[in-house]
Amino acid sequence: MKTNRIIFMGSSNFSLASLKRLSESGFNIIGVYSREPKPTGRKYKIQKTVVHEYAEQRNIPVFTPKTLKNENVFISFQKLRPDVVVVSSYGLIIPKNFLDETLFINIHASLLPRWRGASPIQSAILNGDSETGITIMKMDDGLDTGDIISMKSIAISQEDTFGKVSSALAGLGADMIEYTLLNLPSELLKARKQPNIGACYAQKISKESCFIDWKESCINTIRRIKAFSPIPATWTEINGLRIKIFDAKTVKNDIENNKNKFLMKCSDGFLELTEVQPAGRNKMTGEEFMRGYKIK
RNA sequence: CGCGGGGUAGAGCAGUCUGGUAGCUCGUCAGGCUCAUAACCUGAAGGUCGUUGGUUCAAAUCCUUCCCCCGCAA
Repeated sequence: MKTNRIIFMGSSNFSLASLKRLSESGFNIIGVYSREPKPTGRKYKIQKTVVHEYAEQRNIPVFTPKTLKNENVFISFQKLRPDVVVVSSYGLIIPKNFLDETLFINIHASLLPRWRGASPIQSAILNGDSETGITIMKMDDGLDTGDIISMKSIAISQEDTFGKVSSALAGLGADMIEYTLLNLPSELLKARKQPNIGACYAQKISKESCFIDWKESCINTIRRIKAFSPIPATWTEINGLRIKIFDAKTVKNDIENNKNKFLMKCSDGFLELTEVQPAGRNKMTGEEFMRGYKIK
């Protein structure tokens, strides 16, 4: 099946892992779709997505339409004559005429139907789920409602951050999509309708959900910190200083033994912030922060 | 030219406004105290103050060139 004409659609680091795998395993990737480069970061420099960069490096044609709801975009897509399209956190809605054209397979980072939508990994951690995983599915025109081809789970521990879980899932997703494409006909036969029972939706990450106001419980605060670490990272403000929080852990209510630690009080106890970054500075440990900033 | 902070010992910072011997909290090393220690005491090593040029008797500090890091916003 390696000679099939494959199109890959993706934009994030998560999707890059799968594209890399397929490309380096010798699959015939005839084109990559990725979000258009846009001005971003300091000085508004035009920034291509990581997927875009990689595809160029491998000399794979890259397409970056603003939207797929456009006749010319559709026609140029048809001309590529893809046998299968692999989609992984692409960022654009794929219209029905595209879906009707050929087989679309999606790599989704949750155990569907749980956490359909845009931020499945963060939602799983935020919610305290003990496991999450990857679902490979045939896409239909609903939001992550397609028929399930295969699914694998991994455990989430209390220490896991978004970064860790995300890269573990990216690797698993790469394994699974590679296997799926290698065994395409028989894998497709396994496709089963996705149940609606147990379905829930991951809401978009908002500014407010990254702000820590210390009114929540320890457990919820720590989940929030981990769910958004290292990107986009939670933050708080102390004496007017804005501080990003990357990691934290619970401590016993024993201030004596935590003299040099960066402690913050939640509604039901104390948390030790172990990895932080003041505005304008580099990332540092909680102890380093206390040494230099002498707050409290 | 979107707005802003920063680069000083291995780490985190003060000192810069108002030029005049390089500091603090840690870490490291050595010694001491201790049954013992991440605790305590004593001492030591470790800096071309990001880079270029200038002003000055004298520059981390004032002016100038360039490089690098980061927060916001999008």
